Amino acid sequence: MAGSVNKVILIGNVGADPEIRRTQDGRPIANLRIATSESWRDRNSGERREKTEWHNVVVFNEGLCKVVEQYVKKGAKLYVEGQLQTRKWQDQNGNDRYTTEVVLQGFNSTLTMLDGRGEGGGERRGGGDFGGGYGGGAPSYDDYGSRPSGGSGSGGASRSGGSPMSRDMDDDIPF
Amino acid sequence: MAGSVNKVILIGNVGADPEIRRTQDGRPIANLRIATSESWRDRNSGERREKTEWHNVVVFNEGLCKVVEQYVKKGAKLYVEGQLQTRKWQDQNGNDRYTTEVVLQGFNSTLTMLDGRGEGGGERRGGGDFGGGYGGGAPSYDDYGSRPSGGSGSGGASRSGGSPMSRDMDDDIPF
Amino acid sequence: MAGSVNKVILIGNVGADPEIRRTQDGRPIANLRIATSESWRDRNSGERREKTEWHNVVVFNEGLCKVVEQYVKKGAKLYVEGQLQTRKWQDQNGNDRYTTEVVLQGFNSTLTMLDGRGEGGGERRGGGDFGGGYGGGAPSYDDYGSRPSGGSGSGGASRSGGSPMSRDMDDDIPF
Amino acid sequence: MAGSVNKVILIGNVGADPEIRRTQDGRPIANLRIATSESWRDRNSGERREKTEWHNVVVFNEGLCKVVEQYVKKGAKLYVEGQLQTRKWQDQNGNDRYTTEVVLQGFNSTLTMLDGRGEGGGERRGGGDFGGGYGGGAPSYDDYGSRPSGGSGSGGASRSGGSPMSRDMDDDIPF
DNA sequence: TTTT
DNA sequence: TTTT
Repeated sequence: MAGSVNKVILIGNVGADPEIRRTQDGRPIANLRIATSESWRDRNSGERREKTEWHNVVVFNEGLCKVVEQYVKKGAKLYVEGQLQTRKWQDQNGNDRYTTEVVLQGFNSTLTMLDGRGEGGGERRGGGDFGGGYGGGAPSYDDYGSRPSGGSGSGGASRSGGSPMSRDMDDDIPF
Repeated sequence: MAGSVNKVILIGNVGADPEIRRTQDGRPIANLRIATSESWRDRNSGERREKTEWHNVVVFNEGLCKVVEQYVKKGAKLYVEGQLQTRKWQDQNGNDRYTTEVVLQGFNSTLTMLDGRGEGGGERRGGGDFGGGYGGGAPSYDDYGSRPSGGSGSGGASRSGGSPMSRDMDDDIPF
Repeated sequence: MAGSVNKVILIGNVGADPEIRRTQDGRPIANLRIATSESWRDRNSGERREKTEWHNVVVFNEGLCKVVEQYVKKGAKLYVEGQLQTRKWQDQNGNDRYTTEVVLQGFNSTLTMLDGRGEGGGERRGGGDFGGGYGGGAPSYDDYGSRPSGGSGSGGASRSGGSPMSRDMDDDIPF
Repeated sequence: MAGSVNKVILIGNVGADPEIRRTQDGRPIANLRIATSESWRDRNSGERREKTEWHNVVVFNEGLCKVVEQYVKKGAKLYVEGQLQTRKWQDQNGNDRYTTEVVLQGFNSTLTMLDGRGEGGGERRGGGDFGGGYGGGAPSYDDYGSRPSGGSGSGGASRSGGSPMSRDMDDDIPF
């Protein structure tokens, strides 16, 4: 359909250490449970009330899976941006069942750590802002967001899935 | 900074046919003026009032520039997703001036046509959902969103900037 | 939980005329099915592929329900902004089942018509931008977005759930 | 314009203690400077590079201003959701100048504290999720998000700007 | 099952 | 001017 948008934005806490599985051909898939919650004061009783919502988040993006594997632990506060997806499955009685998940896959998915916990230090210390944009054969995570060497086509797939760059950092663009 | 998000989402109409310029090394840059507007009924007078806001949108993403060039005309209704960026410049008197723009560049930028106007038909009929995710040396627009041939690394830069794909289309992933 | 965000943004088409039900105390509830879809070119076959995702959208907000009732028809293109919510229910065998919906309720929900179809004409012709922000005892839809008469507290519930107003329309605010 | 959206979402750190001013009729206005930043590894040099973007955020919403006044300090990490707005002013030479700001006003604005710093303790300890939805004559912040006593119209301005409430907390709604 |  |  032309002109369609399917976007979920969550900020919440991870309920348990993530599970990482692998497909038969080796691609990682991370599953996260993220809690969001809101509270308000009840007008009648005057009591504070709170409701927590749990979200199933599935990370297909290979670069983001690495981040999840290395840095995301139970309790971590995350920003995630993905898509809603409902998949159909059969329970043991053969009845159709549906599960709706927040899927991080492809160019418009993001996962960002919002606290310092669960970060392993090392090269990519800082948790940071891990954007998606590449899949199976994409550049390794270390290449993520690096810039092309100059000319428009010179970098091969460079800047594929690259980090948004600032205009004034692009000193070869005259305005 | 770890844990940072800078996102702008606009749905509005294009005020004039876009200008497309090129950098010295040939990369396209599209400039759009997009109007958003809101209306409400004035409590006192009971009159309907309306206020229009104009936004400067700059498209660095090469694939999205092609879309702009071919399909976006004055009056088109667009969904754009980009980042806020303020750049500094000097006016003729040498005074510092600042201009804030919505920049579409990099993996997390999107431009989607929400009406049929301005679309040229042809191969990519339908306007469609044009996501970013690639830059200078990225795959051509025609490759956008295509899938890798199979193995995780076999496709080179394949799926770079690729379209989010559905879980159940990935038939080689067993759940 | 402090610091939590739960937001869904969809642009898609309504699959069928909405159902409007009423609670025992008269509050309306609208149910919508919205389709989003994305397409891409398969790298292997070169074929264009498309996947459609269907979303259950539930509108509790009274003002938005009126809009749905009057203007939203099968096929309409909508922008909706709401929250993810999963509710538990029992099937006929007494087994727990879960359904995830996009809920429009409360201040941060929005429903905007993106095409002209399904609009009934009349006073509020234009489809327009219908924001939430009020619930049970809120001002009627006709009051939506109207401005207070002046002093900060003078308007009672005025501006509750009001439309965002422009700074320069607030002529009594000196900068 | 029918069908318009103007939304900015930022997660970043506050650069300085906020300034709170008041209009002549007593309404508060808070000004914040928020930094967002992104980093990437330069493909050529291999160096890590970073760019920070500074945003002017203006809070008109009275409830959110109270939150800013009490809890937001230099260095705090915030989630803000507002609108882009450009206002025109004259410099000392009488030349037109334009400043673009992120405005939090009206029902669709949000400010949420994402860390514990700068919180003053007390009743509303926790920073929390402070939604907008009310303006000049809105209920006091303490009423924010409280629920109506029952019948649809019984609460006066109750639930104006109220918190989104969960379906299953609404026990008088039969599904 | 998180968090405040 | 923040943050990592």
